[in-house]
Amino acid sequence: MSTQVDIQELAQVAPKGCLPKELVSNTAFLLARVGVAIKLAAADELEKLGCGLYDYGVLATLGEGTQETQAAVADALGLDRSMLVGILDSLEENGLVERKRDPNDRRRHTVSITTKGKRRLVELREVTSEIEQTFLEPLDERTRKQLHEALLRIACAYDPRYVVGAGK
Amino acid sequence: MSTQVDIQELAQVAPKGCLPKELVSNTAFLLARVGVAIKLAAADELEKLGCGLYDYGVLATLGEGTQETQAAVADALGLDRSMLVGILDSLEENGLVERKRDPNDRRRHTVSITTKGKRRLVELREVTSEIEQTFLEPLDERTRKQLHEALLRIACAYDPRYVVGAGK
DNA sequence: TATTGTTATACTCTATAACTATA
DNA sequence: TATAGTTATAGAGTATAACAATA
Repeated sequence: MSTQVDIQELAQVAPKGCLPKELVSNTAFLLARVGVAIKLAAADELEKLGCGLYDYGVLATLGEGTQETQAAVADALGLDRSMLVGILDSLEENGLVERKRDPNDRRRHTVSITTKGKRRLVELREVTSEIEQTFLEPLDERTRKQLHEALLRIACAYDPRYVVGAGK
Repeated sequence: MSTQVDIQELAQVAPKGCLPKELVSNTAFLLARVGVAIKLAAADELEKLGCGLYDYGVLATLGEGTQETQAAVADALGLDRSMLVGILDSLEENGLVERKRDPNDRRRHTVSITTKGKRRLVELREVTSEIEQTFLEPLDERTRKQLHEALLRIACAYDPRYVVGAGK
């Protein structure tokens, strides 16, 4: 039957373990797939160093900011405040972070990065840079910049927390 | 108290809920964030139609390919074969897909998309296109093409299943 | 013995809600 | 009453392993 033939011809064009063209041609699909792959890769690499996925983000936030309150850190990263507790617990256990009660409002904790935490931040920065390099390897410098700018625009459009970072 | 003042001044430079520049300047970080956001948005939209996240992918695979075996579909999409069972169960219950034993190898199931499934595929295609449009809205046509090409290169570099789709 | 599809299990991640201590 | 941090609970999602039928 002719149907059979058509189907087999198609099978040659689209080899067995191959994603449907329809999906691959959808930029949002690619974005989701690549994004999730990067997240998983990052989680793996960070775990090798005994770190959770968000440790780097938290340390980076504390490294740039002033003494922050837990709520401020959570909001900055888009994490629920309850999630931050466990992350800070482990960071504090490892001496990377300090929690102090705010004397002006004893409900609050002032969180700050320690010297040891800053050293760890440098390490994590290197690891995450390597992950970035690995994934961007197939792109030339110019294309990387275009990609970064496009992503930043997309991110800013649905989440204003990205906006300020655009400066540098 | 001066402490109070300092904090408020800083809050203007780096507004409260603002991501650290270090993270925003990392393309891999942006990629992961945007990618996950898209995945979540897609899951939401598809759920409104009573669909799981992978229903579209499975239907699209069946829509393009020949009669496929379950293993082939799973491999094409990068899903575990055990995960596909539940997905196909619900698709079959809704009459979107048919499973038949392969008479030549009775271990195998030949999966095919039904007429109703094809109609549903058209709907899901529209929904996912809308999601794509929403996220890409801040980009002009040229930038969108650059973005797509860059993502495709990245994806191909770590997963050969994307390669063939590059054609169109 | 190896493979296909299936089922069962367990584990990670995260979202939600309840709780405390302060305000 | 409301808020910051904490704790506890529950749910989604998925990875793993065991299983039955067939090769």
